Amino acid sequence: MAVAILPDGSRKEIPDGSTIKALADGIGKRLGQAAVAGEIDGTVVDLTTRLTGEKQVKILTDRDPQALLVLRHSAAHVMAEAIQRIWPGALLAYGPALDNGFYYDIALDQPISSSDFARIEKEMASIIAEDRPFVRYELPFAEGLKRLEAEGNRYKVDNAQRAQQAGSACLSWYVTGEKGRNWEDLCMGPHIPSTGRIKGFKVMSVAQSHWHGDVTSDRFQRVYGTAFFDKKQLDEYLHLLEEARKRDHRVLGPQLGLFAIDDAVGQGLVLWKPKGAVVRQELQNFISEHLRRQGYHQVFTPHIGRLGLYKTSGHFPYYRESQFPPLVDREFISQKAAEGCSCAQLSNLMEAGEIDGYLLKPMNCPHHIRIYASEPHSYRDLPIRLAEFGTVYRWEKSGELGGMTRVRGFTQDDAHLFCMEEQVPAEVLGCLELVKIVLGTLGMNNYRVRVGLRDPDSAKYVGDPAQWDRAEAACLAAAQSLGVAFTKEPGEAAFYGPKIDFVVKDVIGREWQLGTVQVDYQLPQRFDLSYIGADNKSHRPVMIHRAPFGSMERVIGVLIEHFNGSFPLWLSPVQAIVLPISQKTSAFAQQVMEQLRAAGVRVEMDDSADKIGAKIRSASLQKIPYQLVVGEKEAAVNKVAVRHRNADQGQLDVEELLARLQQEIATKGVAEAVV
RNA sequence: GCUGCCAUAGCUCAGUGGUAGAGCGCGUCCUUGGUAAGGACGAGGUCGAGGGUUCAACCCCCUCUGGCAGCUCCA
Repeated sequence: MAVAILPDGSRKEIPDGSTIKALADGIGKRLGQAAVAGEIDGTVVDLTTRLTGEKQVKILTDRDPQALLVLRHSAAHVMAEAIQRIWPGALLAYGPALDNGFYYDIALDQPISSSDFARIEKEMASIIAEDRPFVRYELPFAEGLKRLEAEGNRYKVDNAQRAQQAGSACLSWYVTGEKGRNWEDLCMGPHIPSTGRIKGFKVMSVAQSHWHGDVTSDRFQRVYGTAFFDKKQLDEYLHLLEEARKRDHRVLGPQLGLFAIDDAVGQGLVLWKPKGAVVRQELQNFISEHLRRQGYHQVFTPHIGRLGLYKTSGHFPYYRESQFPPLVDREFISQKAAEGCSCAQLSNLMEAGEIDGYLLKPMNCPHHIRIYASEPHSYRDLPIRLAEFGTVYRWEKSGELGGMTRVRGFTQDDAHLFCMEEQVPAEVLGCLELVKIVLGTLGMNNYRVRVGLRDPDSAKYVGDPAQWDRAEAACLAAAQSLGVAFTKEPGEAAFYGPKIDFVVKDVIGREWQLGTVQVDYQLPQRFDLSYIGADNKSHRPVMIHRAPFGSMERVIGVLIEHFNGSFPLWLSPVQAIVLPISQKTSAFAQQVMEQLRAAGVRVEMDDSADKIGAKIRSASLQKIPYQLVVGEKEAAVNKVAVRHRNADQGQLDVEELLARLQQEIATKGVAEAVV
């Protein structure tokens, strides 16, 4: 007899060699029907897997997230079969399940386009309608490899060899139906019992990918799809995508007049329009206030610096690929021209950085370092915390650019802390607390923290191992005391020191890397920074780089989506709008507006010829939090009828309203309703 | 950067080898209306840029620029 220990701890004896399906049927008819796959000692397996000995067993139904992955992997097979029906020459490579669907990498000369999706879906539907079972069979490596080689699909041969290296016992195939008659694919499984379990599916997109993710290697067409146990879940998913699309900052930002990206200005360069500038300015004021409280000093530095500065810092030429090309000194060019230097030679000199010229700054640290170095320092001065909303420029590859979250010019809420090594733990902690306050104020409490540590086996990290140990310990201790979940990520440290990244999840579940805190021993050394210690000797300070938001562009892009454009009052570009019922009350409306404006509220007035319903509609579409309706009834008693985020608040005195607005602004209340 | 798709009015998009259309927005006028769209009229387009094929190109071909998706990359 075999023994299955079920998740509730109960033991179930069944004949040795029974399948999981039989076990499920034995527990209950409905469980047997609902069963999709099994889990033995934590490994997901087919329902046809046979049980021996004593094992922890779980029956997976369509409610289990792991079962959804199985379904999607099976859907990938169905899609691959459909594609091969249409294009018999298509070579399959690899087709895994994903969190939100699946894909299959396919080598096919003819491009698959979105106009082909309907055809693919039609073939898939017919395969699903046949409700064919997934049947596994196995072959020993030698025999299996021989067969794959004969079939001439080197990707599958490669997959098989990798399976062998990974220690698999044999090779397995899955037939969708009857062996020898139906479609099959080399696959480790597991799969759902039959194709009919796929009730909702859709081919989503197609894109290019590369074999083993190597750009220089063979190219595949990666066809993405998604699948669900239930058509309704598919519809919900598609609806969610639609919602996400609607709150996309690239759509909402221009719609709300926050920013524009203009081809004439350049790819990845953001134009902040007046309303977007308000949001940014408010955020910067908010950070500045905390900087003052934490003993920072704000500085300003130029957008460019001499090339030599970045050679010292190591940014040039090491990172020249991701920098704008240098601005070459005019006289240097003339002199080289006089010497008979060709364009190609000049270009080579530029690549090598062997020119006199300037660089658009890719980072603020060298400038801040030169501020530090501009005067001698005593240990009594430390830590010195220099902060700047510093604009940097990076030559992101054109394919990487997108909206405000990936741009070529952006402003970091940057700061560099110069301290003694023993001050590192306290300073790192202070930085983390700042990030926590900043994110918490915006209601972004759903984040995780990654502590990037060095990979002890890698040579890319510079500096003294003992120093690394202390810095890593400080980062870990600080992360721990923060009281939020964090993960250690060996190999993710910067080459100059460990770092702590904040990855924020927005309201629709997408993750964004925002804030970062990095410990750096390297730059102080490169720039030969020093301070005079209590022992009257020269010592090397440690630097900490930190940016709670990372970049103003990215954080505001994320915030637009997080709030769906309905910013909390303190950030709203227009906080209130006065809506006169008719022009009879426009004088009173004007007076209300002026009164609020004089008190510092960002208020406007809709004096158009529209009726009140249309005025409310357009104010609502602009997501203006307070709509102040004034008609003859209000004018008579010197009040306004208040709508707050489309909820009627009744009539209020202007003074009462003002007090309420000021209170809400001062407390930086997060919008309670995301409309 | 690579691959695929895309580019028509301020926005969202129709459309045809014989030099263009809708809705929204915008302007003017009428209406002065009470909580998410009152009505009429009107203006607005080198059909992304450059080249080619053609009697004729917004449409077909090539190049470029830009956008989207993905791959790869992100100090």
